Order: sequence, then C-alpha cells, then structure tokens
Amino acid sequence: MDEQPSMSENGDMNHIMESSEGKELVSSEGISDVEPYVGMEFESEEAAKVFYDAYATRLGFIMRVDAFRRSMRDGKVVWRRLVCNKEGFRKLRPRRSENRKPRAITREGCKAAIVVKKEKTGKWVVTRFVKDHNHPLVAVLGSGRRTVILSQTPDEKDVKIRELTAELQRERKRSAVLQEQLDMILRDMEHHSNHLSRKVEDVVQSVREIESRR
DNA sequence: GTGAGAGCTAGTCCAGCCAG
DNA sequence: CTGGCTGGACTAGCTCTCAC
Repeated sequence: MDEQPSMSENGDMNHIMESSEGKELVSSEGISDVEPYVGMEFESEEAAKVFYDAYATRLGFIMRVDAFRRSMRDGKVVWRRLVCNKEGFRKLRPRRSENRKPRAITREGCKAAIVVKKEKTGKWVVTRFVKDHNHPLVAVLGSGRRTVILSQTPDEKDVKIRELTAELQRERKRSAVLQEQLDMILRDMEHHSNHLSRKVEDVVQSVREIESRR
C-alpha cells in the first residue's frame, strides 16, 4: 500500500504532466499503464474515475463508484471513493419474492480502493490507495455492471479464454500484415517523393541552362 | 473551543435486469 | 412489453482528528 511506482520502469510518461506545484498531474486520457499512488494528482474527479477505471480494466477487476462527500461551504463534491466491485459485503435485504432468482453475489470483502480529494488548488489528489485484492484478478470482458466472466462456469471460462487467445493471435497476425503493407506504402511514397524531387531538380537545372544561354 | 474534513455506515433512490 | 426486484449510486448522520 502507498507504494510509489517507478515511472521509468513502465516507460509510459506520455500522460503524466507537471502541475503548477511541480508534482505529476494525470490527464483524463489513456493512462492505464500507470499505477496509482498517494499524492497522485488529477485534473478532475472525472479524470480520477477514468484513470482508476482504466487501471481496473488493465488489472482485471471492475471499478465501482462508492461514497462521496460534499463541501459544507458550497455543496460541491470534494471527496470521492472508488472501489473494486468486490469491495465490502452486500448489505442483507429482505427478499421480496421467493420465485425470483437472486443476482450473483459480487461482494467478497475486498479492500481495494482509491480515495481522492479535491485540494484548494482545484486538483484532485489521491489520499489513500489500497492495492491488494482478496480475490484473483481476471480479464474483464464487456463493460458496465455485468461481465461475461462472472456468469460463466470454470469450463466455460477456459473455452472463452482459448477463443479469445486464438482471436488475439489472429488479430496480431492481421496487424503484422497490415503493418508490412503500410511500410511498403511508406517506402513507395518515399521512393516516389525522391523521384519527383529529382525530376524537379532536372527541370530547374534545364530552366537555368536555357536562361544562361539567353 | 470551534469549524471543517476524513472515514464509516445505514437508509433511500433509481436505472436496469429479468421473469412472466 | 411490463412491472417487480436488485445492485449500485447517492445522501445524511455520526464520531474522530486536526488546524487555527
């Protein structure tokens, strides 16, 4: 908990900016390669949500927006807790109908969460980060509350994982072929560009010769 | 001492799921 | 398609801590 990631290790500093105080400031764009840490700054509450959501997706859990707190002065949100969807335990509620199937239990008492608060400067700063989950992390498919994985048996999960792995390999091959074609096009363009340059130079040279003869 | 924020929790509301 | 049901989002109240 509270450990600071080594930014140079993951090599992705593209989305980390310098704030006015010289601290790292995270934009709302793709920053999923960075791990949160206490003191991390965001442009907005939304940026923090986007960041943690991307981080959650990358690690294989689902983000749930938990409690928030408003300022007593202006009523604006100044504090927000973002948690793992398995955070805590579901509160017991009386079942209103016996012939309805209860929904899948999602809460497992996980502690993973991030707490961000709005500073006087207007920046949102991480004040608490609980990294550890008490459950295995799995790749999340789809979006929103329901996932494909949650409703599947272990066998179905294996089949799905194999299918997705095969699809990933197919897409990688396709990507490699497209990359090769793109490289060829770029080489052709460069070749053509050089050819045009030579032609232009020839024309210029010819014009100069004609002018010098006059 | 007082005001404001942090942290936790119980209660309420509402969007969306799903059985009929 | 509809209405009941549910999980998640949100609100509010409480205690504790800390700065002024």
